[in-house]
Amino acid sequence: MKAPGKRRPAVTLKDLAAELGIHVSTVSRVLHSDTEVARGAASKETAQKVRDLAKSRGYSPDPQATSLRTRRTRAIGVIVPRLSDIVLATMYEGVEEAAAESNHSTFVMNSHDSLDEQRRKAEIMLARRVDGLILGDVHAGSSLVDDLTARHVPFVLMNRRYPGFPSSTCDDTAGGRLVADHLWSVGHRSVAILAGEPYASTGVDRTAGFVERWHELGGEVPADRILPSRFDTEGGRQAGEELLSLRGEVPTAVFAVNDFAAIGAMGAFRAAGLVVGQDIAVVGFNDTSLAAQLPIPLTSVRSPMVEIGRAAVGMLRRVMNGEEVASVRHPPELFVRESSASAGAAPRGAAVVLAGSSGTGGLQAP
Amino acid sequence: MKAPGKRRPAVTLKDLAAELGIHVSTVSRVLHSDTEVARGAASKETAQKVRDLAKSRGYSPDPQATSLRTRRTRAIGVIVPRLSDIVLATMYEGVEEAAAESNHSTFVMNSHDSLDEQRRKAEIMLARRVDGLILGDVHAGSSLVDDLTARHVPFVLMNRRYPGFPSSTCDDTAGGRLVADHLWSVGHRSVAILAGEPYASTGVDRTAGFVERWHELGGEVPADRILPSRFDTEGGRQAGEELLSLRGEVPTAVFAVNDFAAIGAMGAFRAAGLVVGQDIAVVGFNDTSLAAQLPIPLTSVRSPMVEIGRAAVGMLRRVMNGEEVASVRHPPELFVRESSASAGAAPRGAAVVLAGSSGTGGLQAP
DNA sequence: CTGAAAGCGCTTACAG
DNA sequence: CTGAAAGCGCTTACAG
Repeated sequence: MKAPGKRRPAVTLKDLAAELGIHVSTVSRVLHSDTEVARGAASKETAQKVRDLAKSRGYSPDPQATSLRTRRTRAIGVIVPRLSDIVLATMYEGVEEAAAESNHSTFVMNSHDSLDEQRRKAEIMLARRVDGLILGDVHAGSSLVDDLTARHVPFVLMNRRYPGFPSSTCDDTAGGRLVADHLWSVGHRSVAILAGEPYASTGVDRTAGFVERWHELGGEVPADRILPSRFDTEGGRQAGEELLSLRGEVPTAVFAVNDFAAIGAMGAFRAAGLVVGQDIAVVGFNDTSLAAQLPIPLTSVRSPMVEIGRAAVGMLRRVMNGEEVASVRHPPELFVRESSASAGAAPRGAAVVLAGSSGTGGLQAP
Repeated sequence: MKAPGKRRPAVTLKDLAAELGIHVSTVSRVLHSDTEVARGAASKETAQKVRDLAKSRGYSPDPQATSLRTRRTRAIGVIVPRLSDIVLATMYEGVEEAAAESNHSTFVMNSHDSLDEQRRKAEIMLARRVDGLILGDVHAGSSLVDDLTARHVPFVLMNRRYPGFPSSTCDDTAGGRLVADHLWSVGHRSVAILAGEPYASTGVDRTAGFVERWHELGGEVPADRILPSRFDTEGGRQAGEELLSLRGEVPTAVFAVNDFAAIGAMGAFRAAGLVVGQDIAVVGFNDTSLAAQLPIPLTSVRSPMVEIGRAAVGMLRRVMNGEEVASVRHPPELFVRESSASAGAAPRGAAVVLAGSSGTGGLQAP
């Protein structure tokens, strides 16, 4: 536990130049010519000597100095609602990977889904002079995207979309439709939706996709059976309890727009004496690592979280490059498991149609 | 989706100086004198004018230029096994908060608990010239800590400890003891431990604390009932299955050293026809937000994750300051819930002693 | 109280 | 092929 001594200052271009008896600009030129021959930068021999020395001395350019000169930091700011949400954390893993591959660093901050914090964190990132921003927490109607645009800050959206701005998201509408197809085919006719926060396109689109498809199939979803809910387990439990307290029959199936809310709802149902997967079907969204491992494995729509993060970086790079980019909606996949494999009121073993699902790793209805 | 125009260059000290007709060094001096009176930096009047202008122009110093000059980046590197582990993500929230409060930025990277990646990520951080490192993924016996020390890189450990180096962790030994006290008092005598990865002090200490206390109470834990396990749900399920496949009686209680493994184990037990909380007790660790909301609420030891992260930053700042710092072990708290509220073989309603637990928010045995 | 200079480590157009 | 200079935006000891 002793205090550290002074850190040895890093090797500089000047050090290398001095040791070779050449000018610092020559060293710089060589180190920037990626071709082995160093066309135009220096003679083949000089170039080789420079490269060898840089390697043996463990030279790494000072990024602050480089940034000061080039006016680019090769840093990306990422803002998410909260990293302790496994969905965002996983997307961030994709961001980190892709950013590292293109030699960019990333700052991440939590906004806790507060408009104030979003703005504050964005300002902190900008004060750090990041080259661009990835926003994973955009709210419907937020003015932040317009402000950033007016200031010509390069940014892309991730996780949630916002019409008119480039985003990398799951095709949440398609995901909602998959769930509708599944529940309908298993025999459910009375359903409810724990719809998430109204400001998040994820919940809104998943709900809309479900309702749209449900109607196509001939079903209906009463307005009071679409309940807003927070995205965490506690929020799911509350919404689940609220649902049970409504007058009228308890629905036979519930679609929660994310896994955590689904887990919370399962807890509420169980507390009320209902057996999930038997008395009431529950479907989640995202297929987080937990879903398949729960005591009662949870049917869920898998969204390609890592890929969504990776794509966001690719898009941002193009935006930073001045290109126009289109939004991408990554296709989801349904994984049917015990929590919804049969319909309480419907005959067990009803045909299960996994619309659009590969079913890999999923569990068919028994 | 139109491409962004050029970003307006940020306001510089030079801009401010020019507008006021004074020298840039005066502006700099004023902006660095935190006292209102700007003692020695400039006249009261000049100081006021500078401050007003800086504010109205939205001046924020260029961190790259500042770093180049001061040779400090005010950036901290954080390396964790994976951010999609809610425990580490939550610790990181504490890190982010505390870092922001002291005007530091943080880079986070995932090492996936690979020695190679730990080293690679640390080098990336160092190449970025971070002022210090927080390692959340140290492995027992890893040489990285020694290498960093030899290079005089300021760092502290978080989450896992390593004797001889400053760390901010949960008092995992005490946590293990709490679990032993609880299970014993409820009447269990035959137990097993899903002990986690052998390279992680968390699992090792929790296991050791449990065993130690169990022995004090007069119990014994057969060596083959201490199973290594991965920290995710899948790992917990595997270890749970392995446990069930052992010859001899199935234990009446299982202590999994983290919640995710506990959840996986619960799945395995349930698949084998055992009712958790009735046929077999399960206890987890960390009391993640899921634990209380699970279909069968999970008894767990709460570790103060945010506080562990915050403390790590405080310690690192002192290390960077050349001070000696001692490790801190944050006290845990036990929350008893349905998964372990009674002992299968023991009489229901046996006295529950919550050693060291406030019990707040916890569920007593029914 | 304020200015002027030096310099952090780099890149890049310009000479020669 | 290589050197020399300028300059990115800041801080800081030094004059005056």
